[in-house]
Amino acid sequence: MTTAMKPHVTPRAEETRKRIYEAALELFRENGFEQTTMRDIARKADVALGGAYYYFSSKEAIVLAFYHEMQQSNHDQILELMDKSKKLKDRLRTIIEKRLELLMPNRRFCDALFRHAPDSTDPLSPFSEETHSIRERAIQHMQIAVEGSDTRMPTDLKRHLPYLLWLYQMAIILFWLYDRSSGQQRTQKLIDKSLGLVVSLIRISGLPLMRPLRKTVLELVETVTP
Amino acid sequence: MTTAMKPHVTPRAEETRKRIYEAALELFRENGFEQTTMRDIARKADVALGGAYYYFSSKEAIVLAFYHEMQQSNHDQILELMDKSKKLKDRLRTIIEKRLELLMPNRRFCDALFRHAPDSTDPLSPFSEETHSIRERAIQHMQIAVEGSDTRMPTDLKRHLPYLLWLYQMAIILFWLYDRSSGQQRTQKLIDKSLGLVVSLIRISGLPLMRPLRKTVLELVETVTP
DNA sequence: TCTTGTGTTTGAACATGTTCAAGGAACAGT
DNA sequence: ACTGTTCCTTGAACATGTTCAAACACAAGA
Repeated sequence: MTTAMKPHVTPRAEETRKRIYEAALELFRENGFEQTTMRDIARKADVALGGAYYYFSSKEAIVLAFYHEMQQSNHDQILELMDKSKKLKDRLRTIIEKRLELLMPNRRFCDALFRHAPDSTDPLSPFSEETHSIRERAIQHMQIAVEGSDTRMPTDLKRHLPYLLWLYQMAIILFWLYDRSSGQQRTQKLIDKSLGLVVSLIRISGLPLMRPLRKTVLELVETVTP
Repeated sequence: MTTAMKPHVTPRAEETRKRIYEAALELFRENGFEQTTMRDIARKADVALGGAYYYFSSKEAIVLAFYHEMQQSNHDQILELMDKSKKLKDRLRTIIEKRLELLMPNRRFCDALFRHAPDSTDPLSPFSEETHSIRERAIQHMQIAVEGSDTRMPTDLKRHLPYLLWLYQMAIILFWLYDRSSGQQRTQKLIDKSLGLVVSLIRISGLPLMRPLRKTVLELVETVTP
């Protein structure tokens, strides 16, 4: 007897799952998250309504799967691109633009990711348990960007920087979601201008004059970080 | 014939509206927004299901009404309290703590306010059309806090400060919603520490040395502000 | 081939936000 | 008192996310 309870997923099932997943994403992209019904998805994927729920515990779970997949496909790409430049600004820009590039075709529905309650039980909250691994990896990217850069900075700041930069990235994504300007030019401007500012601040923070202020900020960060 | 179409609201109707409103808030407070059904509300208010929709176009509209009412009741109180001190820090603390105090009993459901799509059509988004007047008034409070304070600051910053402080306040509220610590002590710490920092930054920004940085930040703010 | 168990699929049923056509109540003008 | 208008109330009906018991498919063992 096998003590392990392997889920025994048949190839056929995997195919069905994929059919549902892709039908869903296509519909989400076309009509947005809200406008797409589970019945639409099931019909397009050629399964009964209940079928969709066999593979995805909820409508949101499909978005979560996309979120995971995106982070996965992003990872190797990021590692590669990090070799292009040692400048922190370039590295941050790469990470942020790569992320937006992946989100771009899905702009219609990835707002669903931000639409959720400040509730640890809500699977789609960017701070929830379910998105933990995604979040950790995104922070890890920032860590890599920082570690490998030639920008000098105080060690006490360095420790918190990956998390802070992740927050910075999240803020940009949030702005991008709200951005109604054509081609999201305003987001582009925001990135251009804020990147310089962020890097400047990191540089300046090393000045002896800035030490007290830096300490205060970091103390604040520590009370706020879980 | 009366050319004007006055809405002709009977007193009885106003009473029914209030009954629904209060039943809803009570249930929201007790069970949260999601857990409360419109049928629950209607039953508690002793009207038919459709009745609730005669007065409130949606479940969320009830929360919006609360939001409006809160801002209203807040206004005079704030104006009064602004006379207590001329120090910017005191004034900001007053506004923020008063706001949290009003939200506190409704913590279970005011997360609904933040749970909404970055979509100008979404009535509950803090940036939407429907919440415009609320937002404007909140920003106005910050303006009053700034104008009447004895803290000196550059005029170019002063112009944007109310909006920036409003964002600051929103960030604190968001943190508070996420804050699972008992009695939301972490939020209290955040306020204590960040207030000092904010005021310090405003002061420092006036130093000649800071001029370029300040200009950069304000330029950024202007591209980001609609 | 028949049986059995496991993995997959189905569609009816349910809960809940929302809409709406119909009915009732109050009141003004006749 | 009758009539019409306007405001208010009702509950059935609908759309859609979700659940679930039953049916089905298929492979392994008899």
